Amino acid sequence: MPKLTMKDIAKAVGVSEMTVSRAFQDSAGISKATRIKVKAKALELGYVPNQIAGALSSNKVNLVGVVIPSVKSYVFSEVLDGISQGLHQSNLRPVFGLSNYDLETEAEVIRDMLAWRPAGLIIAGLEHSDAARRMLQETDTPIVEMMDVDGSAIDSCVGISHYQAGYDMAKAIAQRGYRKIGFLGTKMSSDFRASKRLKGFVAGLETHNLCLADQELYNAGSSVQKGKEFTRQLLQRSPKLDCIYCSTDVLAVGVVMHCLDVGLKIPEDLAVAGFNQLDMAQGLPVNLATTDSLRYAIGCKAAEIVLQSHQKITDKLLKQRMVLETSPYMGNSI
Amino acid sequence: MPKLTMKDIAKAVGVSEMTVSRAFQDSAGISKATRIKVKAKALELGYVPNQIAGALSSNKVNLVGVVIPSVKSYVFSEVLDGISQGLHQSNLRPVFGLSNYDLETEAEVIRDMLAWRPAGLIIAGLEHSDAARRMLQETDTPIVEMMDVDGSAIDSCVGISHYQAGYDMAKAIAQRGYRKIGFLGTKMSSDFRASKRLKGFVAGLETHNLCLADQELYNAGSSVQKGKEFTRQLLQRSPKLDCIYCSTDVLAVGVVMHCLDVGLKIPEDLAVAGFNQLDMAQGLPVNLATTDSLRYAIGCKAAEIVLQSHQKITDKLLKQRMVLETSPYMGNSI
DNA sequence: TAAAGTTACGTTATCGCTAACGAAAACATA
DNA sequence: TATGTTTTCGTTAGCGATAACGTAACTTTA
Repeated sequence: MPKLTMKDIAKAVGVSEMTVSRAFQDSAGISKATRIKVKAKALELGYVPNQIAGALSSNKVNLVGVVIPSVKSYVFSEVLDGISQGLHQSNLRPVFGLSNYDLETEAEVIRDMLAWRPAGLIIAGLEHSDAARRMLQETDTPIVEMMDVDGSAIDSCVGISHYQAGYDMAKAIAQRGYRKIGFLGTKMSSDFRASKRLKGFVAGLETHNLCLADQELYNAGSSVQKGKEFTRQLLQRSPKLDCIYCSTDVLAVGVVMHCLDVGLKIPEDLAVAGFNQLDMAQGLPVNLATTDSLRYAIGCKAAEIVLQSHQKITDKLLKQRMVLETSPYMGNSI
Repeated sequence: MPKLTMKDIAKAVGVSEMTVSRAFQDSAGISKATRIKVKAKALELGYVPNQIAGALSSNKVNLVGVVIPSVKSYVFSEVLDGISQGLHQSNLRPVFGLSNYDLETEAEVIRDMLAWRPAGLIIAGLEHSDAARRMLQETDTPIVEMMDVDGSAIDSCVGISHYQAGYDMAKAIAQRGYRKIGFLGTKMSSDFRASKRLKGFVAGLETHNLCLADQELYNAGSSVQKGKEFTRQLLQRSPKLDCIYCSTDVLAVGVVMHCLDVGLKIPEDLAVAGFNQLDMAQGLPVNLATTDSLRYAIGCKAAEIVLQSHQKITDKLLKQRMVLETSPYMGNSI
């Protein structure tokens, strides 16, 4: 297959390469007639402009790097969706990379992405390896750290305070009169946001002179099954718990399932709260208490910030800090 | 920030640009000593090679385009995970684009991706617009159509037969003695695989002289909530149904939730079957009958195929057709 | 209708890197 | 020591597009 280039189209139409270029860029300085002629011929021959050459020449890349820990989690897929939607109107395209909750991997992925000189880079979280941080500081592509705002951002950032989310939920739970409160979570060492929620939760309990009665921290993926399994263990060890706060709704659904199995009434026998406000938790026999993590909105906003800094190349210092507000939703599981 | 180029590094180390290039490519023809010297200096100055220029020059791009309908669905995120894992060892990076179950959008995304001359293109499904099909046929980048094998592939393809999956489930259900069987699904017009399953399901019923007693087809996203809602409608209309087959586990979980609400026993009062074998359906009070859609495996295989054709540029005709086997898992919800 | 302005297009020179080739240096062999 | 062989590195020439500038053609205005 002889790869077509602009020269081929130019020759076929009888114009210069520059004119073909102008036709495709929808830029000014070309008559409507020739633009149509060029595009028609290109379509006929099946020509697709080579972005690589274009990007090198114009120093403009229409890719936006997105680095997230995982895509299996029901959380990040919605963030991706938000980013994708936010970028949809523009001509920017997302490139995704997974860090697997590992900062070394994250640094590699960031390096790989920066090598493409993307129009922007969106990263989950504020915690990065030194190497990654250095790269991010030295580049001049706009960086957006998203999901979290508890810490200092390299450039722009958009998200919610996970510490505050934990804190608020603790207060809400304490106010309802629960006293023997447990926590169920996974990967607390590598999931910085979950760990901030727990920290905030403990702090919130303290304001009511309470402390965590027990906690079950395991180290594998979140799943309903695991949630169920570890709820059993937690309750076996601490049968008097009257409330369990989970690091994510997925686990909270597991708690609910355990209760269904053994005939515990929610919230009379055991109250449950989760985090994220996931779709999958809607439709349960109980209406799960949770906090909306605003995943979709955060994705949209992150995309918007990239778009903005992509348009105004002039004033480079539009470093934004956007804190989205969220608060506990109590449902009837508490 | 003065963007660094190879020339800068070359000058700083006192070698030619070509040597710097060799140092970064890990290619032969350079001494270990100079390679180290170059890399050290690059690290010190914070130089990141420009992939765009490299790609243009070498005509090699380390990007793999991935086009899927949606990322919110619990299905495709695992496919992405598989692709990401399958690519992880290589230096190839996935670029994702969403078609939103719309063939026009898909064509646009495909065009955009081909413009980057990727090392491969992985697309969900065998159905494409004429424009898309033409582009895919004329390009010489390896194409992998995944998820589905019921139809003819442009290049390689890997997936399961959804028609067969529906057919097999129908037979399994009929053999258990169910006679008033309903179907619950969404977006049947744009989700070609779901519609193939339904077609196969009906065909399977016919071999037992059965037909669909009723069906509820709505047109929005799949969610447990919706599943619950439309189960109610379906049962209100056809109270005598003894079994419901759903286009996805998500809806099937909704059926289960409805049964919990109104006190229907599964499978005595109503049997339920889904599709996909999603994690979120594990841990329910009943063990859901379903068919594993092998999402992760398909993603891995698709990545592998791309990798293979990326390595051997010589024999171009390694068009593969890979049909993965799956069969109904009956759990105890049937 | 000539001067001035506007529009449409072509020419030239990169963008940053790498394939291909060739020369010099290092090493081995006779 | 003279002659191959291998290793290491530099030179040259693009890859396919676009920015910047220049020029011819076409409009407008007085």
